[in-house]
Amino acid sequence: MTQRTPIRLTSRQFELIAKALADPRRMALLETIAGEAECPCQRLRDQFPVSKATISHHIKELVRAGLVDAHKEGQYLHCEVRREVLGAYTAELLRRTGRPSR
Amino acid sequence: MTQRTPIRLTSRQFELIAKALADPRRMALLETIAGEAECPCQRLRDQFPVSKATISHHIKELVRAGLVDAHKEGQYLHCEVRREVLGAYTAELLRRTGRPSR
DNA sequence: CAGGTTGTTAGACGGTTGTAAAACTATTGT
DNA sequence: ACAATAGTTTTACAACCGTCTAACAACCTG
Repeated sequence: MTQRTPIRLTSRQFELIAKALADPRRMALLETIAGEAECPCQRLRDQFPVSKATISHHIKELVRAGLVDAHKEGQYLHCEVRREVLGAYTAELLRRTGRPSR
Repeated sequence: MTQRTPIRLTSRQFELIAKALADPRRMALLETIAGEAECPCQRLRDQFPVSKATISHHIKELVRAGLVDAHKEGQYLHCEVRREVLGAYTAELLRRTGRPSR
């Protein structure tokens, strides 16, 4: 019961996701967010040698791509991976590079 | 009988692939290569408004990432998508962002 | 309210990268 | 051999992007 309706990505979102995943640090952040069920943003700062401004920027990109859902709760920011979007991205990637006999 | 042994990606290759997929033009090239069974490089030049130098560069990146196999036959360069690598990438991507209860 | 913590925004800097022009190699055809 | 075609490499340039510092806004606690 993880994913329900298969998500349809626009080309724009497909591009944003690909770019968001391209930076190793941002990918690592995404992995950390995925590792904890609800990840307070500050925990990220402990694990990566980057400024809070940089983390904020990366999270913004991840949200813009639709890969992460972030909502502020009090002074904390909770981030959550949207696995359906990741799934839609990989599916679309494989579809686009599928056999010519499609 | 498409894929046989599941490929194991190094972190380095994982990064190269992500970067290779990040540029929309390069992604489009990959799709075109995937569309034709064996794609002579020149056909790419007809379909994209970029110089041959640029195409050559993109192909080099795709090969470096392991996404494409290119071999020269006479004066033509034949490119082929390595779907097992694409599959390994998507699998690894999903694995890395999988449930914390992994 | 004062001070501390969390995250955002703006601006700047440096490195990376997509692109093209030009010169070059290699192959094919006349 | 000459010319044409296919692709590579080098160099240069503009745009993008990851990063930081600094200033800011919002929230919590004494």
